Amino acid sequence: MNIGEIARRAGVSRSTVSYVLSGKRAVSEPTRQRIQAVIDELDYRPNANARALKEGRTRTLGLVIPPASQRLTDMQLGFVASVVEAAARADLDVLLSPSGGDHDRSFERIVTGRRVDGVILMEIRLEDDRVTRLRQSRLPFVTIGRTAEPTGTSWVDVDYEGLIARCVHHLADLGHRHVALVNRSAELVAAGYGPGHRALAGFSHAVAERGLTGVDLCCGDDAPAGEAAMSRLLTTRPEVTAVATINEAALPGVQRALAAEGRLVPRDFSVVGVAAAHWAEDFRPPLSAADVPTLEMGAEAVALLLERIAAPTAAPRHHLYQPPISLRASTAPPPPP
Amino acid sequence: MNIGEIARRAGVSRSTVSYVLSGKRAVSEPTRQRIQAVIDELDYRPNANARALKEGRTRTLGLVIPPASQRLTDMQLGFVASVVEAAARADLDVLLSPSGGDHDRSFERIVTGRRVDGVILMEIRLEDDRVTRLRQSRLPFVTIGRTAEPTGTSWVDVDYEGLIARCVHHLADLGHRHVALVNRSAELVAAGYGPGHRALAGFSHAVAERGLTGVDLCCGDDAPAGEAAMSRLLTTRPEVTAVATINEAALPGVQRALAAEGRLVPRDFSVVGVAAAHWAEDFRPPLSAADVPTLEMGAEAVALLLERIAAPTAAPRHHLYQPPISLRASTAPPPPP
DNA sequence: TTGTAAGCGTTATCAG
DNA sequence: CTGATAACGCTTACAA
Repeated sequence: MNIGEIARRAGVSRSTVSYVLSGKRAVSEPTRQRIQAVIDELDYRPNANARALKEGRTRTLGLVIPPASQRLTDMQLGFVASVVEAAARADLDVLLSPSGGDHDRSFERIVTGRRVDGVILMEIRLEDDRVTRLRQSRLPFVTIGRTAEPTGTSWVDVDYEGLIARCVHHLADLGHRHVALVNRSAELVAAGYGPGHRALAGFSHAVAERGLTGVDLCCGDDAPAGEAAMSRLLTTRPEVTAVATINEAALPGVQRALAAEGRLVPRDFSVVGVAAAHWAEDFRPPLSAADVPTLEMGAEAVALLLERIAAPTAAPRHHLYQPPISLRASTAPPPPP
Repeated sequence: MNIGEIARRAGVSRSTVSYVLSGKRAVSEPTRQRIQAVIDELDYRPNANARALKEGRTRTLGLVIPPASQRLTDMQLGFVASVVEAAARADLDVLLSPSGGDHDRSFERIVTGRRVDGVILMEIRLEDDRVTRLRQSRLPFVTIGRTAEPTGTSWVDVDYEGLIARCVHHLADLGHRHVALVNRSAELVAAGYGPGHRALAGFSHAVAERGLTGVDLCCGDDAPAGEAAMSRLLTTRPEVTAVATINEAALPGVQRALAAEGRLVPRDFSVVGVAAAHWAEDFRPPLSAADVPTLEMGAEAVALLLERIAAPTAAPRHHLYQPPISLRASTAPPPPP
């Protein structure tokens, strides 16, 4: 079923059919109706590839996600969902590419196959090969997260550095003197994962600024890792009275370790961090935390990408999110010594 | 950058370039090398759309996911990840379509836009418009989950009916006489969501077969809903000593409600069900449960789809998974009355 | 108001 | 062993 067939059945030329489809040229009402009737009858829709070939644009966005081998976190999933949703609202399709390493066939297909008008990249490292690759291609792209030197690219990111600093200040204000940072996994941090590094930087600065003692630890992205890390912390550093964290998936484990040691939150121990709302609300008591606005960020990433596609030479823009810390019930002054 | 440019620079015809790319025709070693050098230098890769147009196939699979508005469950996410991964292994790209209702533009684009060689559908209802729609198109498709009458389509699914029945039998064997089913949300069940209905059927049959009393309840897919449902159950039906569930996301809430009522698992109360391994392992004590093999199922869905694409007229196949119930530590005989 | 025809970047057939 | 050339299905000047 192609446009020629419709034209034949309606007794018109292909261009006329094309014009009733696009509305880019006036078509007399009778012919328009006749053609439309045929289209409806055969449920015809133009071949998207042929159209893309002719128009030079695909109406498709590429979304590069971390490989599935490591389970996606809730936050990553939130980004995927919101990007797809925002794209759908703009009548754009999304082509998914799971890719980690740099010799990635799927990623290369996306970049050089001209199947997409632009790309959104997630899980950005401070030094990121994929960003380098995309920069040297002419393909518009936007990153969720940012490299160490993001100038010249469009991005959205969460201000982990500022947020964690604010958490530490909040704890210091309450009187805590010994605080800890529960970071993401050691592998991630070693690989130069931005949020891990920036959270640590914010933590270190704030701790120094307030004259606290701070200990930072890496922790896998799941409850068992959180439990292990936390119980180790509680036994090796009993003086610590509060933690800040960016590792939401570890929270259930953190909770269990605290419970196992008989430390009541917030009476004996305070917890604060950045985490998706449902993790925070599932904590007992509800966790004071900055909620990462994944929905908004995904939509904004799409918007920025559409800008870049429309005006590739315009100055890139970015959006650094610093969501407020929702005070719930997990922080209090430290217990008397 | 196109094939003509490569041909020009290498001083050969476009067809020769095409043939060194595809290897479908012998090319003399010197010219091959010359052409390859130009290709490498310019990092040329053929335009996937043009190729798709010419070849009549897109090397792309469509994956229809539930709309992002409702957060995807871990299981759904597992399917998405495994499908994308399996497709990537076969050098196929995946086009995502978030679609719920039937007037869905994104879904229609996938079905009629000829941008994909086949489609994988998730979250199948017993009566599913999308399946109906795909059946009447000529597009090969595979469903993860199945309709009430799946004959004639290829699918993979989990045998919720059999699995929940086995759970009930297990509880009956231990001596439980009053058991409950914690199902998925009322909306989902009302919408004809297959697993909800099949789990209920399996539950009802097994309960009847063993002469037990059974109560079934719907429960939203999150911890707060689980907590609410469970504490209601414990107060209104104090005689119930065990639950079976297919609602993994409710488990943390179930746990909390049990703890709040002072019911110790498994001494006072048994819990069993079907849930992803990490949910089961996060339960305290670890939950006896059948683990849904999402990774395997996603890969199998892709394999079945490739079969259908290769041989559209061959008999459709399916694969009903009945993973074993991993006995962990959450079931025991009921407490003495 | 409509039709003709060129061309988007490929691949494959047919000659040479 | 290689080169023209005709499709694939569409859009869009340019003609009429």
